[in-house]
Amino acid sequence: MSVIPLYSKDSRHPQSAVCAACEVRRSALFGALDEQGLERIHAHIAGPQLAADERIYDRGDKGVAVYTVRSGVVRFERVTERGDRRIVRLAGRGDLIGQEALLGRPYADEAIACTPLELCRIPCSLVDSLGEQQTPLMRELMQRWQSALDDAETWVADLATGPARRRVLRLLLRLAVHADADGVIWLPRREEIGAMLDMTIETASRLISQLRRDGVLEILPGRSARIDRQALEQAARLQDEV
Amino acid sequence: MSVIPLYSKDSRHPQSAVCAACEVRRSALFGALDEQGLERIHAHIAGPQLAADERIYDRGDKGVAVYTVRSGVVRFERVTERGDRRIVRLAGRGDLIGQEALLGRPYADEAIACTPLELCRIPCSLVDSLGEQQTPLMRELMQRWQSALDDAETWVADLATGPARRRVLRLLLRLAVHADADGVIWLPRREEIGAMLDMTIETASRLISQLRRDGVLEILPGRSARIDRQALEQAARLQDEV
DNA sequence: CGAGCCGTTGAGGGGATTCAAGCTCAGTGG
DNA sequence: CCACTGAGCTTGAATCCCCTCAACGGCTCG
Repeated sequence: MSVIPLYSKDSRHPQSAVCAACEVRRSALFGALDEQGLERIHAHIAGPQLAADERIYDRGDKGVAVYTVRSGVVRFERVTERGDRRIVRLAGRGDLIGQEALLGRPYADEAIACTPLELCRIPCSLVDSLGEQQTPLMRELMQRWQSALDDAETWVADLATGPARRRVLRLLLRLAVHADADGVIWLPRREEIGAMLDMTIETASRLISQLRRDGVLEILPGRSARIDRQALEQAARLQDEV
Repeated sequence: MSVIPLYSKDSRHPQSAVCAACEVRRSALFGALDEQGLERIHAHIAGPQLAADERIYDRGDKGVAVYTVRSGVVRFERVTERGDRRIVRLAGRGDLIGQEALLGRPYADEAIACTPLELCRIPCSLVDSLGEQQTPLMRELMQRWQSALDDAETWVADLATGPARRRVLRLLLRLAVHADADGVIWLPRREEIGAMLDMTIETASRLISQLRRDGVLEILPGRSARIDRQALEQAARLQDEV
């Protein structure tokens, strides 16, 4: 890999010295910028340091900045429907966190320092102005990337957490989103349910049968089923209580 | 939301008729394009239909196209270290799949049709030419989005699969990546391990203690530990056999 | 009609949770 | 100085949930 001097070293602004000394600069977000671009940037980047367990942002906060992790470990947390915390991902040195802010979206997770932390805080406006030439197509693409990421994290919090019955109910809720007009959903094979929810086909079968007996589900030919949405939602709510 | 006629209806190319009739066009990737852009596109987009269980692409395949799901459900699979399949995410109508191809990366997962499927196949070259104005910064951003997505999916396959001991070992392997020069890692609180791996603090404690007794781990003050990387890797390998 | 796949159900065992007690250690105040 | 306290960790015992192993029924297909 060719190594190009990415950051101007004799700049006037004090932050530029920090950037020049930054050990993650080769993998940093702005590694691709030229000298002129960097000049404009230094003035606006802050390098906050956090202690372990300090929050960087909360889920739902209006996103106004993205961060690069210069050292330490960050965890992303969500609160499950049942009310308990679930850590869905970690980020470490060189990782970018809070990208959703660039799309004008609120932060998708709580971000919390696991260890003492050194960050680079980059205001969204900075990236916006640098990326003014971004086409609608590029923007649309990034939206989709973020949606996929959000889906994957929701998967961890919803479908990989709690007892088997709860996971099955949450899977059905999710499949119900793609239901057709008659409330008919695609019902996976038992083996596929197992691969989604990390359980055996026997357990999947038992739980589906149980839900069928409870009237939540009516199994139709051709790997499909009609669901009683009300009963399903109630069963899920009941599962999450206590 | 304002609804603009996005697709030209009197175009000469037959695909344009399909695009004009496409029910997901409002949420489609190219929804943002103007009429002229669409004219150039139609000729190159295919609308393949797949039966349930057909593969769209394999993990590791060279990515040459992205796809929009027009109808049906797609599952993303990975094979765990232990050798079994794990479904890490689903995609449905309107979702874009295989974005990593746009970055010149191989596909990150196996993508398989769950139901009969209608897709739009969009060659990468098409997006590249439309997005020629993409800056290095934008490209870098998309790289990071994909990395985060990949992390989240790996989390499902690695840390949310299998018995507790296996999950703890895989977590330690992952933390070992961020180890300092002395092989010292950040060791989470038992409660944090629980939130990452979906287990109780007692189970986490028992397993960490067991690994300490086995010499895999030496617990140091200040939420850190020195790991015997060889022993750790062997323990993980052993866990994945049989 | 037998073979094979998929789903269902039962019995038994094992792994994780629950409940409970005791431990270390840092911080506090008498 | 040392008892007191509370947070975090460890360990034990009992329970329960899920896995394993097994048998069986319905269905498609050669």
